[in-house]
Amino acid sequence: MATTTSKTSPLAARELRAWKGLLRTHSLLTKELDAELERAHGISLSSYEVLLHLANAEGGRLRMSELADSVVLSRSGLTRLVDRLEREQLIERCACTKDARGFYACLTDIGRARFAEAQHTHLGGVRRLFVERVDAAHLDVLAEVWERVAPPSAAGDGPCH
Amino acid sequence: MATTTSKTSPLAARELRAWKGLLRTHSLLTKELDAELERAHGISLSSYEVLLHLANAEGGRLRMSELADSVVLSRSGLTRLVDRLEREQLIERCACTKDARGFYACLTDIGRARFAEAQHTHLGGVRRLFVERVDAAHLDVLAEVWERVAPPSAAGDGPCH
DNA sequence: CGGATATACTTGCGTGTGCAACGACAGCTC
DNA sequence: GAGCTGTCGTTGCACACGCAAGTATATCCG
Repeated sequence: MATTTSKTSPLAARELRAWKGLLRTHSLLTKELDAELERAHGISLSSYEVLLHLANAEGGRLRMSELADSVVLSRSGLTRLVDRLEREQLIERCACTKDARGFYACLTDIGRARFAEAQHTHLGGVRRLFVERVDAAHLDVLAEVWERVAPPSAAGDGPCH
Repeated sequence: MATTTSKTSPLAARELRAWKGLLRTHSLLTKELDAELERAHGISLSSYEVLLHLANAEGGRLRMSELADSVVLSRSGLTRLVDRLEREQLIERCACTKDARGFYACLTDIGRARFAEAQHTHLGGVRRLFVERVDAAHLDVLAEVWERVAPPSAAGDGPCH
């Protein structure tokens, strides 16, 4: 019987393929997409994600903490990333009048323009490397799987540090 | 008309869910699995993967370059990781008689024992966090998707499985 | 008000990583 | 065998990251 495994035996072949493939695919795709963004626009995938969230946010600005929660990054990691983006004038820190402890990360005009260019590259890459190679029905299966394995905004699901 | 998108428009909702979910799931799972291994056995997920490949290899040893290709790691990254594992006496470098340039990374008895313990933890984690939450049929879909997106033979996946 | 506690970042430090340059050796050609 | 070229693995360097500690401000409560 290859369909089930006990609690201590090795994983069955199908389980192993599903798991290893996830690791391999993630590594390959993020590496390639990151390299494309770096080549074409001089920004990393992490930077892109920050710009993305800011571009979608009301007024093109977000509190540092909101941003850190949106991106897969620790608080200190975000501080440093925002430092770099500020140095490149893609975003700037703006004092928060409501709460003197906090800052807004604000998209600059330069940042918005750079993001628009980068988005074109990035979406093209995601489509070419991922979306186009997967049946529509399978995309829905993937969404369902992710929903069960790592639900998006469930309160207790992990990277809350 | 949410089923298709042009080459330049944003991704459709299903595409976005499938893609973002992949990123989120990978991040969550590797972080958690890494933390479990670290807590229970004092080794990282990268270390675990090196020990895994060595344990599955003929004679418990592998050339540095074979190892680097098996693991998602650069050549220099592997050099440093092997340094650390050697310091912990989990593996050791053995000269290669056939080719004086190269080394074998050899699993020690300590390393084999530690791996056996860690494997128990790791497989349990993969099952608990991933396999058990996904239907068997969906696991097969995943395997098929990975096959189309990132076929194993193209990148260096292990000779092991 | 005033002190205790909580929150929003930032910074110091250690770690892990890739790239490029390097020395050592193998394999081929003449 | 001498020289060229390619491969194996290591090292110098810079960078990105997380954790824990630090600073500044907010909030709560007596």
